[in-house]
Amino acid sequence: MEERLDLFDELRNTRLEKLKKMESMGVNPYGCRFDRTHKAADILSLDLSEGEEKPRVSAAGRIMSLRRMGGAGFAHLQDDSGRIQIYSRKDQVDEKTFDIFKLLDLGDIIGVEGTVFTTRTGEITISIESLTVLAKSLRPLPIVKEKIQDDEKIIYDQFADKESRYRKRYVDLLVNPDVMEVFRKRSKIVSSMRRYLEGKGYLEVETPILQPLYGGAFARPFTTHHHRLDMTLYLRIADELYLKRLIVGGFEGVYEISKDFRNEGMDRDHNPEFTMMELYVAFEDYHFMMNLVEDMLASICRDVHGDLRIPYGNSHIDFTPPWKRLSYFEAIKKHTGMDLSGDDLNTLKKAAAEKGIQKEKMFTEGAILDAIFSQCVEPHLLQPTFIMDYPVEISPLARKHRNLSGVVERFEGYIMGREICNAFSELNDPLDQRERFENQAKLRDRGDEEAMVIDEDYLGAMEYGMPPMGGLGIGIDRLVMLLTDSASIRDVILFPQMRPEIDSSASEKH
RNA sequence: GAGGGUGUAGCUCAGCCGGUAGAGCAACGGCCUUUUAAGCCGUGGGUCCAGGGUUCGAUUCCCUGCACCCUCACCA
Repeated sequence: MEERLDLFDELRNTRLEKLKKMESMGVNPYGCRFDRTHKAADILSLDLSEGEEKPRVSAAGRIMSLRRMGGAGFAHLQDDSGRIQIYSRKDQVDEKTFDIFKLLDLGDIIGVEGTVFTTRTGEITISIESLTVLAKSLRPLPIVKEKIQDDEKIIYDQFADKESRYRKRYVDLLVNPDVMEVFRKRSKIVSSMRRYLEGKGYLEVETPILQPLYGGAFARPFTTHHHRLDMTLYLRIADELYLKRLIVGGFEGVYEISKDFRNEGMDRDHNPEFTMMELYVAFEDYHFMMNLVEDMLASICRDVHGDLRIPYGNSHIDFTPPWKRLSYFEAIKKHTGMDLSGDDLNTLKKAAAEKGIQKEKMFTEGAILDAIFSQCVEPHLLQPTFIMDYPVEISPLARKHRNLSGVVERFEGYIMGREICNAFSELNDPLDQRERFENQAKLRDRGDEEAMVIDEDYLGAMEYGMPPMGGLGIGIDRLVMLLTDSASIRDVILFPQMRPEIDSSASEKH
């Protein structure tokens, strides 16, 4: 944090001098509380019709523009509702107030009190009578300049460098209003989802993030160490196995919205920590979950956008239920012309080769099918679509299909070629589960680091009797990407994971 | 992990067939009492990502490293 100060010492020093001047005038440049009567947006919507007495207001915010001219000056104050212009005139305030006004910089946080009027150019403005400095800014903000012309917003010198924006999100939020909008929507999406689930009577719970054994998904975990217990702990990769234990315990509908951690690659769809919602409902199955997903996402979309058809990229997404439904093998057949259900390893290998698919880990039927599916089917699943009935090998926690062999009762929802949720009729047969875990153990022995580990406690819980249930997981970050038209997961995570900055000049100095 | 791209003033960028760099905005000084990407005049500001090499001389060419971006692979 200190390391780059010398690079802009000069800019900082001039601000420090202004700060000292303020102090010598008896002004504390770092105020305590400030009473506001209005936010910026409230003032802009005041009734300023003729004949009315000019309303008195107080407001506070950060100075985002500053135009001083001799004996008067204008500035814009930004708070979380928007911007309001303020005006100070030498002969309308006392000398000290005007002197303080002259010491202000872009980025300073101040509170003002005064009357509201409209300027000749028609902008609603506070004519200030008093001014309180709440925080002097010492570093220059990369403030964006914008001009409205023919209803088009022209932006000059936008703070656009993605790296700086992600590393200093607080600056990004201040100067790029669209960014704040994305995170407001994110918050709305999550609260809308909670409201929906709460409305159904499900219980929100919290299960361990630090786990002695991880499970519930295929992934490499993060590992940590507890000193007092002197044991290895893992950061969870999924909530699943703990939530299902709670259904064994007698809760009939539980969900959790929280972070999972996976020690894997990073790209525009993956951040090492990400937010999941998982829901388990006793006595239900995957058909129930499919209906719930359609209904819940429509409800969220309506809450956030007021519409079920929303723009995405050059296209749009239509969340109107019901979604298209198609089985896994039907989907492959539709997009490759090949019926691969029941094919053995060699046949599948040939089929993959025919489609030019070459992946690293194609040891099993499941892995090959998965490769074909990702490459040939997923990119076509643009509008909301459910893919149902997955091969059993790639779904070790899902119940075998009640009528079809070789597949499980599982579906994934796809939107814009991206998986948005994953759900099953959960496996509640402890003997079948043990067998599936053992198959995973074999894969692990063959070098698959992401295969599941056997969880004896979980198997034990199942042996007490686990009701049948429907289970669902929704990746919140990806849902937010869709609902905010964002191209990268980093655009919907406030502080995405970044490599630390290395500053060689700093390490020499300190 | 592979390939490509980018890294120059606080911000956005230009430039350099190799001779230690420029614009706009921001900053500082002056003029300006309803302005609005304010204006006009003037001034200052850069280990040109880091380290090494070639060279009389490197920000520019070469190598290595670092960070970020894009594509692919891996991964939900």
